Amino acid sequence: MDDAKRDAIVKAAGKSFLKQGYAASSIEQIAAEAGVSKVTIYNHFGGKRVLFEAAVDRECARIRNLLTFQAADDGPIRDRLRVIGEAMVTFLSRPEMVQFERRIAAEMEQHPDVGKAFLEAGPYRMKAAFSAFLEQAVALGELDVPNTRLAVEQFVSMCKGMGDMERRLGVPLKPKENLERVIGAVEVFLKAYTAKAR
Amino acid sequence: MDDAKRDAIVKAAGKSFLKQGYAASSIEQIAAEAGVSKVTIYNHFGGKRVLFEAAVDRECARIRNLLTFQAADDGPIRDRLRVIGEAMVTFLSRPEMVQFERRIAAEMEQHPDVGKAFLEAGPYRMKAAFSAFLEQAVALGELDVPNTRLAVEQFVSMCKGMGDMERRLGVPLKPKENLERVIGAVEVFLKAYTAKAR
DNA sequence: GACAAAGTGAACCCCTCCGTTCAATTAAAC
DNA sequence: GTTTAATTGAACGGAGGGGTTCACTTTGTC
Repeated sequence: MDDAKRDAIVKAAGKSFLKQGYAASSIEQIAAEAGVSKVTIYNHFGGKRVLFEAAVDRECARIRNLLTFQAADDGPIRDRLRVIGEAMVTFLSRPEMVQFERRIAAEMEQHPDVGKAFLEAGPYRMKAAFSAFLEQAVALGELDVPNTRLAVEQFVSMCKGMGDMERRLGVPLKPKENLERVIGAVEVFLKAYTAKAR
Repeated sequence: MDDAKRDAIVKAAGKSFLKQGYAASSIEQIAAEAGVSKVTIYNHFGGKRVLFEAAVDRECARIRNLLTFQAADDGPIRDRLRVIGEAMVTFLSRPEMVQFERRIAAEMEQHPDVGKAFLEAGPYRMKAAFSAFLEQAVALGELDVPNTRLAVEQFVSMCKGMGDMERRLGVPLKPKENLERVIGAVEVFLKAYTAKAR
């Protein structure tokens, strides 16, 4: 019972903070949505700040759980790259994800920790996972990548293109463009990094 | 006198809105910083919303003026790409720019117009300018780019890499990494799009 | 059933802030 | 010098919201 309520509170808080931002969110409204008294919130958490950080933590944990990186091990490298790219773009284009990134960036100045927390939970984990994938392909002799760190960023960035920014700025999602970007990214990436046959 | 005051108000408003966000900015504080009475603001602009939009317009106009795209016409394509890439990344890494993007994205939900206004003033103009550059290089036979729109996004995105996001999330700027990204982007781009000698 | 812990609703204090009103002041125009 | 307009400071109303207190109720435990 204790835990269920606490969870409901943090969940409602996350929803509100992400949708309306920190300043525009009110504790009373969060309490109402969580089906809980305002006092209960102040008993569990000390104040608005603490609640906000708890909500961010929760959302980061959700991201960590959702972001599983299961790259197919077989098939041509071209297909594998494409599958990964598509999964990535789809994941990042989800409205909740876009909104989360928006809010974290906006709230970062007042709460400097949240930016780093988000980076660690999302982008950096994704980067590490894709790095491992690349290094495996290099070990298998499929790719010739001199600078893995750089190549990872290049592939991911090309897949995102301007879509990322557009989404963040309110332009509606166009799945066709996303797909086109991934396909294009794979082609460019392979032209630059395919291992030369010897 | 009228115009000077109006300008001071919009300037102070822009500063405050960008730094603290819409909700957290107060008219009185803006008035104080502009060296103007609160009533004067309400006489010039009707209310907070109008002032906000005026401030956004002003900042967009500033971007339009600053964003001049003077690509060198001579020298190897590799050097020209690098110069453009560096200029772009430098421009985008400026703290004011990062902050502006942050805020616009955050405030977009409550004020849907500002997102589009920003896109038109900044990213889309840059995209168009770089498109023209690419098409010129194609016409000169230096590059072979099947899809200009896509290639533009690819180059720009590679130059930005994850730096963009890191900046937005509070990670301090590392000029070395930015430079490395640009150089890497140029190499990959050229490997993919250099015109084959016939 | 009795007791303790947690939760609830309502009221309260205090602060910030938007937007307005108004008399007093300044500056400009004639 | 008088009139007209803009500006100012100060005060006010009203709303919203953070955080606290307290008496009351629910829930769970022994």
